[in-house]
Amino acid sequence: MSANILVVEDEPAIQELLALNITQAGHHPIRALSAEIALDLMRETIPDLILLDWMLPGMNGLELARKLKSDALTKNIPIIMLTARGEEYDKVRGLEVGADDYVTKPFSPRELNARIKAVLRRRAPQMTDDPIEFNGLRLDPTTHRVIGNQKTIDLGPTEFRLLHFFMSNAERVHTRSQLLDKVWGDRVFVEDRTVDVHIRRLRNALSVSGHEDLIQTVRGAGYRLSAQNS
Amino acid sequence: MSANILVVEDEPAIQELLALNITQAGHHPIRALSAEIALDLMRETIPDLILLDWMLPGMNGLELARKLKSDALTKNIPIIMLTARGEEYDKVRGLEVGADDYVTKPFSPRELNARIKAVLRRRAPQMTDDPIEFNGLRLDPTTHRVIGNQKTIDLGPTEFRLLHFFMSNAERVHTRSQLLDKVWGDRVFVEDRTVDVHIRRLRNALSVSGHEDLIQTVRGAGYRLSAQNS
DNA sequence: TGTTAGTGTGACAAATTCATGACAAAAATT
DNA sequence: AATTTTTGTCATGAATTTGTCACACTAACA
Repeated sequence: MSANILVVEDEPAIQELLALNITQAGHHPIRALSAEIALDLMRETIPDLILLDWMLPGMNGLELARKLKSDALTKNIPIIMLTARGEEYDKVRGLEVGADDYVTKPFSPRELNARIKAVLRRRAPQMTDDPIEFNGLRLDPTTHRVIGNQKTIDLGPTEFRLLHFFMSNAERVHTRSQLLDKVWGDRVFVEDRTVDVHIRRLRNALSVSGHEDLIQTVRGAGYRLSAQNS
Repeated sequence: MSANILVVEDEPAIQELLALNITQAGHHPIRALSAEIALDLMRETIPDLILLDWMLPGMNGLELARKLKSDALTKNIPIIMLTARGEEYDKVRGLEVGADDYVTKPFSPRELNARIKAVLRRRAPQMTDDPIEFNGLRLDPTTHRVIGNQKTIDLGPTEFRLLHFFMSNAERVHTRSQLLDKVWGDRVFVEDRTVDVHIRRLRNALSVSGHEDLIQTVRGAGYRLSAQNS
């Protein structure tokens, strides 16, 4: 869960503090004293997150943000704006160019870390195309097949995506809304209860290899894929 | 929304002024003339916020802040640093140890109250998704699991939220009303005594791992989660 | 020692939440 | 065009959770 975080801040003391914080939070800081340096550094490493000072000498934060957001390669990188108290920060314009959040100086390390964490978490749980194995169940996204204990498991399209998502995010409880978001996608015209039905169908299909209770109900919360039975 | 505010300030006149302000703002001041006294007082009551003078005789403010922030019990308490004008306040180091804000003397009552209010508001949603551990009990919001001494503890939705809240705000006494607010949320059509019943259910569930008396009754006040048995 | 306000506890009915089978519309396949 | 598969919803019943009560118990105080 470690991430590269680009820190664009002209004041060395503040930058030092930010870097310290980031390190302590288990991430890796990349330092830039100006927007120009930042752009240079990004040719080497594309960061997972950018902490960007609103006011910078030369090209200011807003300009840099706009530039990054207009480039396909970098436009998905989340940005957290840093603003000094009293400094006039135009929240609307900041958000307009795609800043994901902003923090007012002076900030507490706790607050900053919370924001960083929140933004990083917001990155959608990714479903890669790599084969996944979990507790004797093997799912291969490319061949679109699922095998459990030498037995081929037949799944409908939705059940397949559902299982794929569960296996990519095991042990974690997902609410019905989250599942609709991640598995169904845009079509949010679907009732929550529909998830239940598909869960049942998936469980039913998995029962051929005895993996039926891999998917557990967490009452009042949602569903979870886990090996533990309680 | 009344809060206990610990005032650590060696100059009696300033302290008096601060206390007066705090009272007028509807909060309850607890006074300490030194860092040592402050630590003593905190054994009785864990404050919701600390106003801390940067310069103190003996252990200075920075040291005290660092000490508090390194203790799991107190590290979530927000701190506002008080600094005299001209006095050299190392902003970076202050923030480094986790001060949430700072105020320069002389300050106007209005400014101080505004800061206090802001800080208290900021800590409002204090229940994160991070796993919490307390005295051998481990609660993980993402997996929705509670484990105590290798044993899985089965909780209903409300009990889970209740425990989550207690673990996020340990060592602090919560009245029934507060619990209804924080754990039940909107549905305030619930009797105070209902809390008692849920506390009992929670205790009962926790007894599986011997953590039953982690939740203590404070007669006439409410409940508290604490490792101490008194 | 009694009195009393504040808590613990078991029981219970109402409310909520889930699992499941059925079914028709929509999509995909033949 | 006919057939098969997949999908979303619903109704129903089972299982769990929840809020209250009545009553037992405790600690504090006169």
